[in-house]
Amino acid sequence: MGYRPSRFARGMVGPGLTTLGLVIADVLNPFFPEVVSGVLSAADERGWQVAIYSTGSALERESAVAATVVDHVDACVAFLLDPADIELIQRSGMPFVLLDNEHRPPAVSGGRIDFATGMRQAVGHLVERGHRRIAMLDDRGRPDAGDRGTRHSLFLRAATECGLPADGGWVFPAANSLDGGAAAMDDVLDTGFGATAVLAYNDLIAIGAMRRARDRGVSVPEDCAFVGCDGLTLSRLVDPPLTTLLVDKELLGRAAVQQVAALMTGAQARETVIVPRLVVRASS
Amino acid sequence: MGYRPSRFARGMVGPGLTTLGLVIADVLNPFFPEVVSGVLSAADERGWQVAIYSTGSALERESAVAATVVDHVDACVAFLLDPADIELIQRSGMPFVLLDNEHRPPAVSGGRIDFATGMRQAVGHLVERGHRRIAMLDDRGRPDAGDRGTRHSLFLRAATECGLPADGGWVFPAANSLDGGAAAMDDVLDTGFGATAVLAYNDLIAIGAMRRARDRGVSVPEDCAFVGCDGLTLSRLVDPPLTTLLVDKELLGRAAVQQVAALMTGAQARETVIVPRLVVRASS
DNA sequence: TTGAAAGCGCTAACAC
DNA sequence: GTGTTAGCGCTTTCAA
Repeated sequence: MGYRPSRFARGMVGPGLTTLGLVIADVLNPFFPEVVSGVLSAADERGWQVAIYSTGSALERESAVAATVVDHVDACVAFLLDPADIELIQRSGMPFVLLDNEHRPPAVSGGRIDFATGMRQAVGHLVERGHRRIAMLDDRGRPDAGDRGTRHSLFLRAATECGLPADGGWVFPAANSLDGGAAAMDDVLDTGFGATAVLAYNDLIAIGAMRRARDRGVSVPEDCAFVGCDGLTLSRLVDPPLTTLLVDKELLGRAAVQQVAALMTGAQARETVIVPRLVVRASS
Repeated sequence: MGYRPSRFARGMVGPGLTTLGLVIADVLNPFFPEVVSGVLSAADERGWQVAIYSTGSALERESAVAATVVDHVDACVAFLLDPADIELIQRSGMPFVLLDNEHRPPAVSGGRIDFATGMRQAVGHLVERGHRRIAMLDDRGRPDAGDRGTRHSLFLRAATECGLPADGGWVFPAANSLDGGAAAMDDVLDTGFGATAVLAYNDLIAIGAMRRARDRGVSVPEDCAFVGCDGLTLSRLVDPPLTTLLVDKELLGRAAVQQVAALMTGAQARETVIVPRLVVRASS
């Protein structure tokens, strides 16, 4: 007769379903679907439901999401920028794993990508190929630009370690998208920076930049080499195939769920580290 | 003191949060993130939570998901293949919108992509370019291969309408992935079918096939042209850029949520139709 | 076998 | 302002 038992009344008496909140920046950035895939399968193995929230990397949107998440899920895996949001969720007391954030408080579990190692590989590779002037296309959406541990600062450190006179002038801000990468490439070319190589915050920005460079008559990799930073499936398919730091994003998601499960059994906050691997392709 | 109010007890007394279940085949197929994006934003506008489920297009997995969904969400938007699963959800009485399924019972709301029109455009385009022998790479995972209304049968009809002697022999099954497209392209080449053009079930298969063709020395589009079928962002980025039927997948998702909302107010089952648009690029 | 009742954890209303 | 209680809709237990 169209009658449906109430989920709530039911959950009240039985053990009730665990809902894991997964907060990502943008499902259209191919980085996230891979993480989502890992989270979905690991959650499914435990019989958990996954609720997805997207912040668009917009700070006020992120706060709204954090506030919602706090009273609608039982545990949380999140990409979050604002320390206030991180604290809000942590203080809610639910199991919480923060991903890819360099400012993680020690009391919060985390999943980190070891870009320190990654950047050394990437910059080292470019220097080996003879590049002495490398532009870094940073994500301008991050409020912590240049802080210790960010790709921005790790790039500068790696470059310095290789003996390059790198400074803030080598870093160009880019919106986190193909178009953002393209616009930033315009900046690199128009300001006469004279880059023979471009290293981007992620593959999306790198691909956008590489295409724009080609459109403007720069030949890749002869005139300018390109290196990305997350190893999207996509990076293998573009022309030329992109050199990138391959990150096991699915594992990042799986490990986060695993950590949530550990927190539920009363384990201490821990950190999982994913080490990227440099994959050299035709773009460099 | 680490105390957390129970979601269930809370939902029991207050109005409680609406959770929309979104069932997709595979978050790693870039088709779905675009749909998810539309669903997320439309759901968010209504203050709904979205729980994601992935079937992997595996029939037994799909049944498990359908069974779960039925008692853990309040409404459902789904890509589903098995009629039994469709009926299960429909009979649960929750608002339900079925996407991209040619066998939708009339009592179920739906979101359909008008591939009849799309196929005519795509095949017409190839015929105009002088192609007389076109291989169709179908998704072999669909249990309804060749049924009325599928891309398979719409392809054959469109080809026939253009005066080509098309029959089942023109259709090659492919797994729904880049590798699947590559393997199917091997079939097309190895069986000596003699295609001068390949039209695929979707862009993923088309891109996989196109790359394999190139790797085997076929030049694109001179020796063989390629056309995809869903207009992924990716299709613009590959080399050569892929001719495809551009489908507004975000709109498909948004419209589905809108229909769910309508069903909640007691509206009749309806169908939304998305009309694809042929985008001609260098692959043909 | 069938039916009544207790109680899950919260909120809101009401009485003190 | 502070404290008490009814009741949300189920499931499970226990009684008839």
